Amino acid sequence: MVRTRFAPSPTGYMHIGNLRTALYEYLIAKSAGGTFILRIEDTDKERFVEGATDVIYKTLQLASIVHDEGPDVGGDFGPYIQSERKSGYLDYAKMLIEKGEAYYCFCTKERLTQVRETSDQYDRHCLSLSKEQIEKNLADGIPYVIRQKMPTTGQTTFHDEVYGDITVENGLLEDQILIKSDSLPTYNFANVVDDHLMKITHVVRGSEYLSSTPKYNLLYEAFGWDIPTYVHVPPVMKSATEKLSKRNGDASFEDLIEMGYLPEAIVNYVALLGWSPSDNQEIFTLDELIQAFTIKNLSKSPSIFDMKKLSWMNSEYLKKMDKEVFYDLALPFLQKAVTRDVDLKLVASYIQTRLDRLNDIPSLVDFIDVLPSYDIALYVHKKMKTDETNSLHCLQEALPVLSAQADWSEQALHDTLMALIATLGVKNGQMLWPIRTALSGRPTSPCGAIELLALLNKEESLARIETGIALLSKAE
RNA sequence: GGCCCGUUGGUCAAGCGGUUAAGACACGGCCCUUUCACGGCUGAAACAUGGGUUCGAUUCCCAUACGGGUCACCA
Repeated sequence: MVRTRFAPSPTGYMHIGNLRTALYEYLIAKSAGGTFILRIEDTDKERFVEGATDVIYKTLQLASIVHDEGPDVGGDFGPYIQSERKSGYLDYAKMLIEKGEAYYCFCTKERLTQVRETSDQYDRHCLSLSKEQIEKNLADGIPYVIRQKMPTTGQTTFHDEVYGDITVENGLLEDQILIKSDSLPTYNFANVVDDHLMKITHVVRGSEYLSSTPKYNLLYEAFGWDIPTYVHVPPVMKSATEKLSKRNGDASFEDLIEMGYLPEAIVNYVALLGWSPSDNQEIFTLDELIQAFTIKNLSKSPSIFDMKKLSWMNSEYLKKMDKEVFYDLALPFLQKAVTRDVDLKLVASYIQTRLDRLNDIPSLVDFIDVLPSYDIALYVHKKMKTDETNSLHCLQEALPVLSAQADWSEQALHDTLMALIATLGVKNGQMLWPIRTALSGRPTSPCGAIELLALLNKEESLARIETGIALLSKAE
C-alpha cells in the first residue's frame, strides 16, 4: 500500500514548486491506489504564521488535490500537526540515547560559535560526558539538546528514484540535533519519526534535501526502521539561476488564480514542468494524470516556469469549456467593462476562443460601452485595400442605407450590406473594414462588422459611423 | 571552499550505442477568414567543452566549464 504525504510548514505562502510537489505526491499515491496525507510541520514557533494552514487547505482544495488523511479530515495516524505530537519525539530521541545512537549536549551557543571558528563540525564535546555529569546537568536544569551520533568512518549510500544511487563519506556528517533546547524536534527528526509512524512509503521532496538524506538513512538505521523510497524532485525556477520564490515576489498559486488562470490549467501545466508522459499528450485532466503518471518520467534538472505556455494552456481550457460554463465564469468580467444593454451571452461566445485569461476580458470588450478615440490610420489596411479616402466614401454610402434599415438582425444587415457592396462594385473588405473600425475604434475586435452592428443597437451604430465620417472628413 | 546534483533549440521536453535528434510554447511565413484570434500548412532554431571506451557516441567513463543545492537549536 503506497502512502505519501505533503508536509508543508505553514508560512502563509504556497509557491508553485510546493504545489507541484504536492501534486506529484498525490499522483504517486493515486496512481498506485494509495493514500495521500497532509501533515503540517510547525515545529518552528518563530516562523509560525496565523492562518497559514488555511492557505494550504484552500490551495489543495482549489487544485483538487484532496488528501485522505490530515488535520481537518482526520485519519488513523493522527494528530497530523507536528506541534500536537510533541511529547512523542522526545521519547524516541531518548530511545536512541539508550541505544547509544544519540547523546545529550549541553553546549552553549557561545561555545558552538567558538568551535565553528576552527572546525566546520561540532567537536563532540558532550559525547565524552560521564553518566554522572549528565545526570547532574539534567538535575540542575541545564538546557540541553539531543544529538545524533554519526559514524566517523565509512560511507553511506542511498537510492533515489530519480537521481539514482548517491554515496557520501560519513565523516562529513555532523552530529545533527534531534531535539532542540525548547524540547521540540528539529524538522529532520520529526520527519523521520512521523514518516515512520504514519507508514509513509514514498518520501517525496525537493532536491535541496538530497544532501541531508544520508543523515535520514542513518537515523532510520539507528532505529532499525525500514528506509522509505526516496523521490527527490528538482526545483521550479524563475530563470536559469533563480528559484521561484516569495522573496522575489513571484506568483503563488493564489496569485495565478487571481490573474485569471484556471486551477485545472495551472495543475496541468505544473505537472508537465518536470514530468513528461510517454506519449505527446499535453492536456490532461487530473484523472488522466493519475493514469499516466510514472516516477521514472520525472526529470532530474530544474525547469523554468514559463508564463506564456501557461497562458496557452489556459486558453486551451477556456476554448474547450462548455459555453454555458464559460459564460458564467466570464459574466462578472463582462459586467465590469460593459454596462450598455447588449447580449452578453453573444459577446461571451465571441471572446471564448480568443482569450488567454479571464482577466483579459475587460480590455477586449470595453469598446462596447465607449467608443475609444482612435487614429484614422486604422482605416488604412493593405490587405483590405482600404485607405482614408475610400473608407470615407464607403461609410458615407453605408450611412443612409443603414439609417433606412428597419430589420436590425444580423441576417438582414448582412443582406443589405452585401447588396450595397454589389451596387458600389467595391470589395467586401473595403466596406466591412471601415465599418468594423468605425464601430470598434480598435485595430482588432472580437467579431466582424456585421456582428458589431447587430450587437450595438441601430442608434449607437449610426452615431459611431457618423463619428468616423467626421474624423475622416476633417483629414481630407 | 568541501561535498552532492544538474547541463538536448529562447522555454518545456522526447531520446536510453546506429534516428533525417520527436512534440509543445514562443517566434517568422503562407492559407482560411470582413479584422484580430481560432484552425490548417510551413520555416528558422539544440545535444556545454575536451579527452577516452567502442566499428560507431546526444546516449557509457573521466576531466573542464557553467549553473544549482548543501554544509543551522530553519524547514
